[in-house]
Amino acid sequence: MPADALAALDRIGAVMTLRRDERLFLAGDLADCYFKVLKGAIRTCLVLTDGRRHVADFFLPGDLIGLDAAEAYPVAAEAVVETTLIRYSRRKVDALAAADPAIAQRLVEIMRAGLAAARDHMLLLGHMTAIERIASFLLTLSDRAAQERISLPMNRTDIGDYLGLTIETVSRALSQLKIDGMIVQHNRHDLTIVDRAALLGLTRP
Amino acid sequence: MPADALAALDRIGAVMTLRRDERLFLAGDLADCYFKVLKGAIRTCLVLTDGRRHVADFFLPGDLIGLDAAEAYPVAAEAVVETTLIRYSRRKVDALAAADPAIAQRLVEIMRAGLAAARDHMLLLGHMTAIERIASFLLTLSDRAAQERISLPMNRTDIGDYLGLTIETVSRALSQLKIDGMIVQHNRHDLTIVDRAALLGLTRP
DNA sequence: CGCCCATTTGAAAATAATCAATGGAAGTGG
DNA sequence: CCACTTCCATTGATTATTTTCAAATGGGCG
Repeated sequence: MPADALAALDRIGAVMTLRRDERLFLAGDLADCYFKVLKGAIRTCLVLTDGRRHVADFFLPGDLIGLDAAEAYPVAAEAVVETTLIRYSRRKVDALAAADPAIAQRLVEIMRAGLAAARDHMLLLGHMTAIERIASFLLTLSDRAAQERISLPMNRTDIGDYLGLTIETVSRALSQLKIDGMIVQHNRHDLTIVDRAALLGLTRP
Repeated sequence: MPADALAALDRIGAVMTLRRDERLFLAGDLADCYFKVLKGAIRTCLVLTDGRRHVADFFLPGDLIGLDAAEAYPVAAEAVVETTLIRYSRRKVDALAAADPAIAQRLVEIMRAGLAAARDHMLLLGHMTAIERIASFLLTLSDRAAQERISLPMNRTDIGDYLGLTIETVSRALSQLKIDGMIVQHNRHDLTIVDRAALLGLTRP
């Protein structure tokens, strides 16, 4: 990651805070802002006609929200825990990007990374078993945090709706990983990976 | 869709043809070209360590291939049937985009559309049953073709690997839709939607 | 201390995968 | 032109995984 070309944006951004479960925007809202997570976590989700909920993505510190929106946000965004963000006017960002190719280039790079992440997630959802999905999810979080100890700010329902599993299956898979000695659970929201190689062995690609 | 800003690109492109199952590029190849499908169909896919294959996407006439690539193509691309494409030098495209904001803007729009399609597909893979996936897939193809008669250039294996199902399940779901009078099958690769409303009723969002 | 809610665990049911066999169309060669 | 072969698709029976339904556990907070 380059010593970020987007740092210039911060001067036009406003810091804001959301409480747990507070909503950032709804699906269909006019998409006139981008957001960057500073602290906490955001989930984007969609409620289906049958009442079930799909979690499209989690956004952790450093992540940009809203780059996929055309006119309107396609999904709702909510705080998983108390979260602080920077809000950028999309109009101003677009103006800066038009004036500075380095910024435009960086935004395209971030979109490409988003496409890559989406591809990986489609592979997970289409071809992995429950335990493989959980293993892959934990490894991704660990890589992001760059440590073996992981914080899971979201609850089991969020994880299930993200991985295409029920909360019971999520719970059972985590229990199995504990039994197999691959992870140690400290409490509901904290665990550490003790056998990364075994966990990696569960993932397919 | 705008009367396409990308038309300017065609002057720097070269037309090429691929036979059925011929390879356009491999995962890991240096990504120095973009491609546009003119006729036929391309699939991008990934072979997993356990030998299973994930089909990431299908590209039909009008679609651009390679926008998600950073340095290297992340997936392989192969012709589903005999296919003609235009190949663009990525270096030249990038130069044109740098010189003409309309082109750059259009490329960003296409990437956004890709992110939207990826989101829809993740919803399908994460939260839909077999018959719902097939119904959704057929409706998407029908919308693209802008008619009720659909051509399925790909075989059942391709469809299964794309929708996260086995070929048997794909076949059974199609049979069920036939029995329920929602589709009529002309042959292996051609069918028409006769009850679009019912098919739509099967999809969740 | 006791309640509440998220999580975990258990048993039954449902969905899709796997294993196995049949059917049928396209292409080949006599 | 027709029989043969091959490949792909369909259908059937069984198995496996995950969901659903149900109950119990346990930690945090008033």
